[in-house]
Amino acid sequence: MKPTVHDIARFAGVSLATVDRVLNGRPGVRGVTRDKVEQAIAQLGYVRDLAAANLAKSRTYNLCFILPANDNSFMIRLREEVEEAIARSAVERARIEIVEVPAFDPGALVSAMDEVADRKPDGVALVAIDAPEVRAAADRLRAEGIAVATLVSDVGASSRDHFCGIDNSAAGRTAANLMGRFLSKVDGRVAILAGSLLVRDHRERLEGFLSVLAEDFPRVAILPVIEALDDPAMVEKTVRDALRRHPDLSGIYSLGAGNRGLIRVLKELDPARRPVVIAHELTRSTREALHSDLIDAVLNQDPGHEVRSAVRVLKAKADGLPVLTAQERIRIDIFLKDNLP
Amino acid sequence: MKPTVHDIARFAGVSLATVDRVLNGRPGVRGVTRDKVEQAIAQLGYVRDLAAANLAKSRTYNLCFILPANDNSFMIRLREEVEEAIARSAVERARIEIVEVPAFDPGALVSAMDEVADRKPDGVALVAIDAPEVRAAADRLRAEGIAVATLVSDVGASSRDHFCGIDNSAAGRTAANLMGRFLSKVDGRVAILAGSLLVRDHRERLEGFLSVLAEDFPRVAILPVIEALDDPAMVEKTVRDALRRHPDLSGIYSLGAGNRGLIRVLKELDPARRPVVIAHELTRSTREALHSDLIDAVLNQDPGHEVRSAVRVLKAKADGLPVLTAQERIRIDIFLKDNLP
DNA sequence: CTGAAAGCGCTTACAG
DNA sequence: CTGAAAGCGCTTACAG
Repeated sequence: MKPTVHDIARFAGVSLATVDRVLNGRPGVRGVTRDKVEQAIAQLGYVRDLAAANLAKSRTYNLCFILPANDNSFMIRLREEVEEAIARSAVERARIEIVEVPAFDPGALVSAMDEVADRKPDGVALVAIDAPEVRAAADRLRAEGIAVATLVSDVGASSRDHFCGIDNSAAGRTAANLMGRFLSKVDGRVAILAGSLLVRDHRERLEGFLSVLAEDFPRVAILPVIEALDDPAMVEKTVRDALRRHPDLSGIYSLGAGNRGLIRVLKELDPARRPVVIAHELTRSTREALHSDLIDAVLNQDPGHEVRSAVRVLKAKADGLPVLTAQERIRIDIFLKDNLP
Repeated sequence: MKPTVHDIARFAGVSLATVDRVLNGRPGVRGVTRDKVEQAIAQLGYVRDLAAANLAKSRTYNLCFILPANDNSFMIRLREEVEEAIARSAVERARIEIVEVPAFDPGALVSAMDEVADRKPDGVALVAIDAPEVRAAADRLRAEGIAVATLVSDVGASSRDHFCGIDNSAAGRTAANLMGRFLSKVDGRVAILAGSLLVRDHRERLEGFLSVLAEDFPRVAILPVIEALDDPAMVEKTVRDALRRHPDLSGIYSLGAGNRGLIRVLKELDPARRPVVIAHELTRSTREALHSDLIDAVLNQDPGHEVRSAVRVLKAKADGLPVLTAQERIRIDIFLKDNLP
């Protein structure tokens, strides 16, 4: 039989309250007494029943998700996933709140973070912007004992407890590997489309992509990076321009969002002259585009996994518990038209 | 405040015991009384606290994993993951047992299943062989109220509660898509290496691979399928033979296990004449081979995910609870050397 | 058919 | 600094 607090108390010759104090590192226990209890715990191989503890404490985890008010499909999905988590929250002893902030606006993000801090939640998840003032705000949250998880886009590792997202540098390298192999001519011209180089995920994808291309496919030429703020209309316009200036374009790597605009342009091209296209995030539109051979590969991160992982991680961090790294690793999905889920 | 059984009892004017009877569909409650309680439940929006219920019941889930005594790296990893689940089992209110059976042996599998049934576990996970007698044994388990999950390789959907594994047909199609695009000549010759066509996962991969190749890359020639029982030594020998007979081989799709043998042969080839190689399962050896350009792509299923998912699913099924399909879907990982985890 | 009481493993005031 | 008792939300004998 698994030992319980009762067993510990009996073995150590103390009361339940004292066992509890030692177990939870609360003050007001003499050194000798503490030692006796710790002996008992070690001897009996006690492991505490978190569910019972939470029941006794009526523990609920107050969590807050700060999300950009971006209207691309990916962010919409992400928000929906948080809403699903809210729907499940009764069962999970969590109270989850969503705060929206303007996209790509460090100042707004910082204000939101500071406001959230006042409510003293147990944990905060945010789609980060990698700017000094954001890191400082994250540091303030953590200084108050609030767990911080970055979602999708990271800041420096020292300013958060956990990053719920993919290895974006690996994603960029993978895109380059596929691009290099899928291109029919070894000396093609490739355009790169980003949202904003203010966010770390886009910057890391870009660097990864460029480095593998330079190393393994040195004859491929790369056009200057286009920043289109993940906005479908702006993406459409800039891609149209690029194709006008470079009718011989043989590849496009779209490393941000707003692919609806890109796809509109691709549809108009002569199928025989379509460039190889690699994009990110499986949405209704990229899925259709994969299916109809407008896009060749989609690299994806699963927003459902990211949100569920964020909830688990913030709860664990709030309790000072370790995180199962293998379980929480978010993978880079590669979708071709043949393995669409 | 979330309503509890006490609130229901008060509202319905009955005792806790009666509320519990209704909640758990136990007999011995008059229709009128039952109605009153059900009214209260609906009115107050009661949702039961599973953790508290399990605590009160001292519920533990008895689960059994039936695994083939195969010595390829994948099966070894799978077993290790089950052992990790056993290590965590105290926390998860589970008692997990491993039963080993000879590989690719339907009779042995059936005996093991019947033996396990005698112990009346709550759930059984097994790496299935898709044979009528195995399906019948699974049906017997389920008839006794034991939840059945297939792991890695499936049987017909009607004979199990859940399949914890990838869509193997999609995996085969994806392999063909990559193979077709990676081959430098459109009329290459491709060899296919399987473990055994007795198991459904191998059969489905094969079919998927052949269908896409036929449809999208019709000029690629395919050699007769080699069955090497996932045994490294046998794989080595058969690949060596194939290369002797077809020195112009331009691609190899290894859809089973035992890739250590394949890699030994690849190492000996003149790098300039190495075929495009696509294999399954990321192990120490396939990882190294990817890294050193002996293998071009590895399709993978994460045994850790599969085992954790099996545990969650079997517990849910044992309680008659629904399964979160999106969460439990096992994805096909595609690894190139650039996105190795 | 129904209910009062004790208990699952832990925590929390409160008293001393 | 320490302990006895009540309680978290549910279930389980047992009695009637």
